[in-house]
Amino acid sequence: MARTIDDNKIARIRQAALEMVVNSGYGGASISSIAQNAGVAVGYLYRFYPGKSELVHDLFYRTLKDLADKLEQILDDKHSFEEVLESLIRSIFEKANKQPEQIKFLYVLMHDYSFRMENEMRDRIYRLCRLMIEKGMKVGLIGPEIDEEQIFLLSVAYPLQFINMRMKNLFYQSDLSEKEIAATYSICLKSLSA
Amino acid sequence: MARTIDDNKIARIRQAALEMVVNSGYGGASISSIAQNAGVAVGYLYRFYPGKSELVHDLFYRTLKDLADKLEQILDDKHSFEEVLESLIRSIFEKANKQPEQIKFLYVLMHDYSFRMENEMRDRIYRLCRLMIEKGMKVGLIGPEIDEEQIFLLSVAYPLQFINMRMKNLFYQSDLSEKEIAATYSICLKSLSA
Amino acid sequence: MARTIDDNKIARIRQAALEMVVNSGYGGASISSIAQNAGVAVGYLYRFYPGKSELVHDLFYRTLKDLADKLEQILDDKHSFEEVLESLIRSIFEKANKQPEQIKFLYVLMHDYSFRMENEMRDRIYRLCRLMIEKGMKVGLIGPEIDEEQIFLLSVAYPLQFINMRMKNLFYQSDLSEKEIAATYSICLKSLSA
Amino acid sequence: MARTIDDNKIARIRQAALEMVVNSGYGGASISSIAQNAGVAVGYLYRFYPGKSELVHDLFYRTLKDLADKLEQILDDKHSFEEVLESLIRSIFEKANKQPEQIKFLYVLMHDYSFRMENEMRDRIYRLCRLMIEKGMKVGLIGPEIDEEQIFLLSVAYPLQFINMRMKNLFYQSDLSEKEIAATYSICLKSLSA
DNA sequence: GATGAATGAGGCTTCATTCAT
DNA sequence: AATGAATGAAGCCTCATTCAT
Repeated sequence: MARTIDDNKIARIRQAALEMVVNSGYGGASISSIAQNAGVAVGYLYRFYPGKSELVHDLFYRTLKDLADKLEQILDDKHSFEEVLESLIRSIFEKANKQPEQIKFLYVLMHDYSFRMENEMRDRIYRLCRLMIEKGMKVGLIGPEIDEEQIFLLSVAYPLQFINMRMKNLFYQSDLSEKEIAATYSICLKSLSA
Repeated sequence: MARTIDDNKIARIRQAALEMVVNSGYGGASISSIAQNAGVAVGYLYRFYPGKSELVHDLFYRTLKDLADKLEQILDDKHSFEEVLESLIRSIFEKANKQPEQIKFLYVLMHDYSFRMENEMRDRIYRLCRLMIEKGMKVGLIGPEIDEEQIFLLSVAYPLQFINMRMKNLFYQSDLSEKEIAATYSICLKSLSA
Repeated sequence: MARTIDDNKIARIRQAALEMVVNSGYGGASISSIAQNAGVAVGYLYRFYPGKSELVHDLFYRTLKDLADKLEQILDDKHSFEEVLESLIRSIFEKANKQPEQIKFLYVLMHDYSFRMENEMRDRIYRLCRLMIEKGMKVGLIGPEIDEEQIFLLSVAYPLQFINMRMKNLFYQSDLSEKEIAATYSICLKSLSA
Repeated sequence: MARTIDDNKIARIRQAALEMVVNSGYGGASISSIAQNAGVAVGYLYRFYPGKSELVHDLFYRTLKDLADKLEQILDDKHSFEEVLESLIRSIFEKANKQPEQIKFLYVLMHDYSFRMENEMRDRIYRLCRLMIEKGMKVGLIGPEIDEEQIFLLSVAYPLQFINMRMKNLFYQSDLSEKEIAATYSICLKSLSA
């Protein structure tokens, strides 16, 4: 009888929040600017989230979950360690080209001391890194000193760093094409090798 | 004499600002809390900086300059590429152990889309990376595909990532001792190698 | 049939509003919480009242009218002044035991400078007090200096005060039984006596 | 060196808050209206109180304390029960003539279910009522059935009721002069008498 | 008739900045 | 020179009210 809820609107709120946090930081992303960019009233946002903090934390969680889901799927689908690594890096680059805000957002919040990932998510990612290590060890592509931390840093954090450095146009380049995927993969593989 | 007192105060302001930004984020670092922690009056702070933004940007600049100075000095002092790389990584780890706030501060702001380094600084760092590459190429320790970007990412950003991951205690470890320096150096070297 | 359902709903709205105002104050009684407690939609409420203020004012009016009706009925039924006074006090106590919200509501709004009773109601209550005085004077139970104001204060406001002080448990007691009715009646009678 | 704090301003804030609460209720007394009436900036208010609630509770406490102090002083100064009762009632009337807002404020909040007096204050007032009873009992002016509650209701709450009824001009009168003091005293004394 | 999604004015509070002392 | 009292814009959030369905 009443208007039905507009799924579009909540999606727009999330997208606007993502963009504002990336461009202005958490503090600079005001609720009113998010609402304005999303084209909704300020109050509407509070039907879905009890506050700004919860909104951004939820976005952080969703973005991390997307990443973990992707990695899990890759580990399921791909058989060789090299395929897994290449697919992971490729999927991160592809997302960076298709949805750059999501990658920027992940990058920004992962490096913020106020946003820690929840234990459950951390453990999940830890386990997925463990699986990668096992895959790599079996075929001797990974040195015995590599642990979960380093897998994460090199196969996830390093590509993110690279991509964002390009997006920030730090050193005069901004391409994110096959050439960059190959270079990143090569560096990552070398760094992990025995 | 009056000069000395002032130098002290402004140094205290900078230290307090650094700590507040690291511990509470840019938004949470209020001018009044910075002044209080520094033991100066709010108004005093405004004699040196036109506003909060300029204060933090100046700190960011100074921290980057410290890093660049260090790298420059290492490039002057050390002759082999391996020595340079090892010294750089070691100096970052040492600073992390002695002045963790500075390392955290650098880490946090380097990854913030609202804080970009000035062109002059960027060019200086670019040139220093260029010098490292040349040193490495000459002795064949660096592959031909490695550019300034990757040098920066692997010899500076990667150690920072590693250190802060430990400081955040992401994967249940927090040590930053010789063992970690060696492992970081090893990974970095492998990733750059031809 | 439709009429019956509506009567039910509007009655539930009124009851919910009463309770919310008593328990959370006028400001804390939000329209949506009233609607929720009444089990109706927010919009439904606006079919009967143009706004929150009108709803609460109407409740205030109705509660006062109940009191006036009761007093009028007592004046009709009872012959002696003492009977009238006793019955009035007793009926207030009984309502406090059966429907404490109504008594609390009356108490709260009667003492609020933003809620004044309408002139018509004021005049009606004034006339009823006049009748009580006349009844009391005739048998010499009321002193010549007693006017309508004092009758109202002592036979209505004082019992309300007493009851609510007990309900607030101000001085460690909360009983509202025969003993309290008798004591209140006694005090009231003494205070009015010649 | 900096401006010295302006005691006048905080007094004006308190007075403005008192008036706003009386005239518009707690909810209607907005911080901005209080600040405006006091002639200070909104933020200035927060130098003295952490929030609106604390401001109003403090005013409530101060007003109750004034009353208790006055009663205590009267009990010290005056010897006979009659003198005490008369002085108390007179002092309430005098305050009503000189500072009507304070009396209205006390009246409004004493009857609000959200504002309860603190235990310490309650106990103090309880003890003072106890002292009055003892004074009255000794000379047989108070009936044996009178307890602290009734003393409070009749010697404090009743005069407040009377005064505020006049101030609201409920029954067409608004005088608060000697005649009214005498009538109130007479009624109060009769109601307590053995 | 009924619903509840959607709005936005307005409330509380914070804090960067100014300036009288 | 140095202080910190004072300001008020701007942020977060609530909720009375409207209106599409």
